[in-house]
Amino acid sequence: VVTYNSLMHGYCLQNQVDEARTLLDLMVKMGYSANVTTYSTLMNGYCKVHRVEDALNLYREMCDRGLVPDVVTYTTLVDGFCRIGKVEAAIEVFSEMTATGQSPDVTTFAVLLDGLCKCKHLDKAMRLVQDLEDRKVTWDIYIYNILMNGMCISGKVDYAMELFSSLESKGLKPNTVTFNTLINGLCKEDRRSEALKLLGEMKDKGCSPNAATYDVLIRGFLKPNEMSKVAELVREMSSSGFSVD
RNA sequence: CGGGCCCUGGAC
Repeated sequence: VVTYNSLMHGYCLQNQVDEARTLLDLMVKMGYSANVTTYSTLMNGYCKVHRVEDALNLYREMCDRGLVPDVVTYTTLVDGFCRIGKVEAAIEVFSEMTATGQSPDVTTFAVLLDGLCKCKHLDKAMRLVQDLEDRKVTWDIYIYNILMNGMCISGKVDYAMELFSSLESKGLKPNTVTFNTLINGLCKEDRRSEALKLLGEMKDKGCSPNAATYDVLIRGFLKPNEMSKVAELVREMSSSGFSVD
């Protein structure tokens, strides 16, 4: 079963969820029984490509076969609904999971927060943060990144910068995504010089810029046609080993 | 053996 699950995971990573699904039928024919991981893997494969209906069908199928969905299964579904913008449905799944006595973990909160943030429901996201605190779930850098991104999306870049400043005091290190998120937020607001300052800061802190970092900055400087800066960034990007296309 | 964050493309 573990072998089949790993194979399915591999297919899903290559966006070949239908092939992965075929393996489910095959393993049953071979007399193996799928477990919760099997179903969660496939459901995630479907959710990633926005085929949440198919994921739901698998969810029903696994329940029919007497399998009990766990926190990963529920989190996968919450994520799926968020990805297609159905945050209300995601919240329902979240409630259903707590109703069945499963505790949402930091990842469950992260996906739901991300869904709320991306729909610009920053207020609701903040209420969920309160819930997260009440449950004594410890924050990780993903939670911070998601909230900072949500603030930027909702036009509150300064709040995001404030949250960023509070990271060290919480004992958390910003990562590349943290900086990218803020640089993106600043560039979207045409605050390019501050964005450049963050690029410097990330390097100083030993946090390597990646292709997304340069992508965001280059787009930012292309907008006002600051071509010398664009050229400089492009040079830096390719000398760092990233392809410039 | 399975779940979460940034940019661009895909896929839908």
